[in-house]
Amino acid sequence: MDYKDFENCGLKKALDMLSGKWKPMILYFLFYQGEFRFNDLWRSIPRISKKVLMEHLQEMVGNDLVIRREVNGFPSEVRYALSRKGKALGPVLSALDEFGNTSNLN
Amino acid sequence: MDYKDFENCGLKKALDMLSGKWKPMILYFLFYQGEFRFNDLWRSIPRISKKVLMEHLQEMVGNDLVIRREVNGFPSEVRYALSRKGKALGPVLSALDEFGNTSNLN
DNA sequence: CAGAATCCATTTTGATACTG
DNA sequence: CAGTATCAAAATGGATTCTG
Repeated sequence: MDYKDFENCGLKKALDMLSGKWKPMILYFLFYQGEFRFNDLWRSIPRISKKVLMEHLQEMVGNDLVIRREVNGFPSEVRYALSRKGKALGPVLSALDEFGNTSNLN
Repeated sequence: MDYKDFENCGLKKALDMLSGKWKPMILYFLFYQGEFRFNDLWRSIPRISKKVLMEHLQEMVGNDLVIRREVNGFPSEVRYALSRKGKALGPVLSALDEFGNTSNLN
């Protein structure tokens, strides 16, 4: 693995898409819980600020990991769910979860 | 997934162990290239500062992901390699790499 | 060579109040 | 309800210098 690899490898691209304190948690949550409205999602994730949740969601929508679906009405309703691409990360996150759960036993 | 899960789940533990700009790259590198001396590793990873590489390695040694092996002599020689636990992350990182390489094609 | 110590710049996150 | 704006606080990373 040389210089070029570090800059252009898939791992870097993937990590860039996942950069953000809560992104993997959000993805994992959506993977298991399905579609969620913004505020419900916000309440489901302790400690996260609305601002950061919003930023993370927008970036993930931009990376095609998450789909934003707007339901017309008042009060406004917006739902977020994983895209096909986002769902592809499910197994990876699951593997990480498993790793974190069992690695202390080694 | 409720409050408790977010704070104590394996995913969070795993992410904590991987927190640090270059840690996944370092692990991936060691996974494929095997044992490395500190300075060789440093030269192999463009842009990283010695300080940060040192910090990351020490944290990963503390998390039993990496093994530090000291070879007596002068100039001093220290070699870093993945532990069994660290090697367990190889497939996960590989999956992320694959994801990053192909996700733009979807 | 491996590593520690400073100091500083930048990034990231969080709290809060506000809008249509 | 979803989303924005502002500002402060914290975490992280980088450059440089120094040592046994």
